[in-house]
Amino acid sequence: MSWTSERVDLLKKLWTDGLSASQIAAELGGVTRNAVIGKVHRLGLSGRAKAAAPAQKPRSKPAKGGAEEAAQAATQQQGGSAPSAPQTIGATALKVEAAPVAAPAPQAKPVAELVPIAKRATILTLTERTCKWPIGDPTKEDFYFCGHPSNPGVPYCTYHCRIAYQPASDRRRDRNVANG
DNA sequence: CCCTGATTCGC
DNA sequence: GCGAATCAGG
Repeated sequence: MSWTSERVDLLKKLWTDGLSASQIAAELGGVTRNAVIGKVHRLGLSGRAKAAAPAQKPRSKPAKGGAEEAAQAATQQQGGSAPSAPQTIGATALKVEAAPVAAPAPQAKPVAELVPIAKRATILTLTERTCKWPIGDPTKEDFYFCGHPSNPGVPYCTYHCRIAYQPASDRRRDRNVANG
């Protein structure tokens, strides 16, 4: 993937909107957050909300040992022509958007209060390790995803995994156990 | 641990 | 110019 003018425009827009580099990378696809940050710097867009750049220590060389060279070699092979990157954010999000909406909306209700606003996820901020439990009406504006941390590859946080993967009877029993 | 942006430097 | 590796921090 190269930085076409379209992609640069989108980068500028999203960066200005305050999205994080990793979020922008996921949105663009085919680039890492490092690439995004590097581009942001080259474009001179950095220092979004920072007033002053407090002159960090110049690192002459991060060298540590021979292992580093091997790591770099491997890196370059990967970068050569491997679009098989894990950038499946969009697909994953869309999938889960359709699935659980039908069933669990009522049970998610009390959870809304448990999810701090800052942690709430939009479809753009979901990653492989954020909880994709939908909260609210997907047709309304206040719809969002749980966004709590989840294990990599697991669509929900532990709390929502319980709801999603246990039969209703088990859940009821669990509550009784917890209460008594 | 998760994440964030910043920097260096080989390519 | 690009971006992985790394640093520094929340």
